Amino acid sequence: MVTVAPQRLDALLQSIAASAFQAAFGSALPAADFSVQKTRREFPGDRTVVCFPLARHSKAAPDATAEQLGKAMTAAEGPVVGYNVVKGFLNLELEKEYWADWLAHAAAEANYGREPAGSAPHVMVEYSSPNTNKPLHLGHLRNNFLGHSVSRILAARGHAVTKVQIINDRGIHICKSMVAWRKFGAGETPESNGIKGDKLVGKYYVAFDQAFKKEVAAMVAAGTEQAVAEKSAPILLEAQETLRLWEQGDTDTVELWKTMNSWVYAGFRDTYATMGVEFDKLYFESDTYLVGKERVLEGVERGVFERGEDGAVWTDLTEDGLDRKLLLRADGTAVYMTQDIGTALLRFQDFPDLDRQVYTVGNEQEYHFKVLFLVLGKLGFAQAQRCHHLSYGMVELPEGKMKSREGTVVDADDLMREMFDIARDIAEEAGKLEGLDEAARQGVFQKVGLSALKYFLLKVDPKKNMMFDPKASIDFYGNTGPFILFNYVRGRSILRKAEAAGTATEASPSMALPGEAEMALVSLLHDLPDVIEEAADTYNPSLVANWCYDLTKGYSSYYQDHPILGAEDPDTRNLRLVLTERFTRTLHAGMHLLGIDLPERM
RNA sequence: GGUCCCGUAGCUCAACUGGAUAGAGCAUCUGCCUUCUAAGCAGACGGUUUCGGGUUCGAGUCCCGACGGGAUCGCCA
Repeated sequence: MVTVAPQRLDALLQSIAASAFQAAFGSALPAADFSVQKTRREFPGDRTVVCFPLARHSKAAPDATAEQLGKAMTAAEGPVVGYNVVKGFLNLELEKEYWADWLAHAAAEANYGREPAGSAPHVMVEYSSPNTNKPLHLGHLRNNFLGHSVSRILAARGHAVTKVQIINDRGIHICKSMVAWRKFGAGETPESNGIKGDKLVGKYYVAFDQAFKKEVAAMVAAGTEQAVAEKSAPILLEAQETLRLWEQGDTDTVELWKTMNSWVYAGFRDTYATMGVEFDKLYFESDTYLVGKERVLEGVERGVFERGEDGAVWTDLTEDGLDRKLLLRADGTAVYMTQDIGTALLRFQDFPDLDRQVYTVGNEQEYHFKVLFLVLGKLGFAQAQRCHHLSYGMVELPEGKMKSREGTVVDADDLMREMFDIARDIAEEAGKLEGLDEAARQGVFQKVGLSALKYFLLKVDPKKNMMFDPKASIDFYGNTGPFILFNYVRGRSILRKAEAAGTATEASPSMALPGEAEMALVSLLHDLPDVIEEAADTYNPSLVANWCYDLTKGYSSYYQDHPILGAEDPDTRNLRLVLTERFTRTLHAGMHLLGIDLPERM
């Protein structure tokens, strides 16, 4: 058996190709010039070198170039044992022992696919970042799952990762809920009536809006102009007064603000727990906006920002192809940008080794983040140019955007519960969970239901808008999370049976060599490190999701017509068990990167 | 109007730095459970990759233009 080289296969083949090319044509090319890709199914071989670009240097036709290169590579030291040429494509055949050895050893490593922890710089990933006036909805689910998954993907690439969110706990929106609760709440609390805290506060935010509209309508009926009424309705003035009182630190106002925010946090905590996402540190806007004001004023003193005649502070980004942008109002109060500057600086202060920040925020804020990164650069932060806005598209309904006014907002808690219920219905119908107690069954329903939701939201390229049809709901069959779980469970079931029977699931020296059917799977398993690298470089979990599906599809197909435990001879059984072991473990690693937990049964 | 993103099968989505005959799922139709979990497998059907040019050995992918959809250009967040 050959020993698997420490370098990845494609790099190995590139270097073999480079020296073979020099031997054959006397021309030295960098190894990177040799394009190595997987050989398509319909041709014999494992890897293909595309020879068209080489023809210039070989001064021979692509076919002739491929022919000579193939001959030289086969003759060279290494795993290449044969080749064929099809229209300028050089298909290389690798010795089966190479793959058997890879399967037995490299793929067996506990950290297969991952870089050592701490081998890459410290990155902060922000996600979720809700307002405290409304419960979490479907859009937040996409945001949370994306951010959480990207943190895990970066960690797999060796980055130290700190997961954070910024909670928008300050401003006119929460004051509106406070005013409405005082007027209409009659002392209602989450404890007094059993409503989740975030739902309760959301209810008063809606109540405010209704009362506001009623007042405006009455004023218009009495002869006031619509625009005037919308700015002077008494309940709105009351909310604005509440905000002023809050900024002055008025005791009663601050107390109520604290109370109502604490209800919301408690509600959010429940939702995050159900979703299976977590954070290392929370930032609150009420703590960071003042920092932003200070730093903006410092920037004025250092001459990187300008103060207008009215006292407002601006930054001029016309040289960067953008506009002039307000950083502080004339009255000295903060705008959105001010607090984001404060938050960013506070984070660099909290974690001095931070290499960059990744912000998981919808694509409607692309302009905002362009400005933010430029401003951070102006303030002297070199990390600013490595910061990244993980921008994602909207989740749309068949009739368009979600609109709270039309009651089309898909609530996160409701949707997750619905997923669990469907998982329960299907499982009970199939009757496969007999013998498990209710708690264990519930655990399975949650894993299956969440897998459906997470996979659905993560398999789509983040930058694209995506469609969610509540009527069609989320599927549990086909290209779905439950399909992946199902095959994992089948594999695990076989491995448990083998272990119970005392049959080895690790490679024996006489393990059969992988044939064509096995190679399809081996090749997919081999892709994992490249997939993780690409996903990390592009902050794109959908690449991992699609790989998980392809791998699973491959196993499912293999499973169908290759008996594992009932294989025709012990060495073949050994190979199939090792393959099953690698499938389950590698898939587990991939699904972990998506934040999806796998059950043992379903 | 300026800038950015998207446009692939009836529907929802794939396609690594430009590579061979563009792939899955859903839907429709046909087979396959006394055999390791049928939430499965195999097959059929389905495409001028919105349109028109260009670059090159080769374009869904890159460039230019049109068309369609979305976002943004607030002292809102």
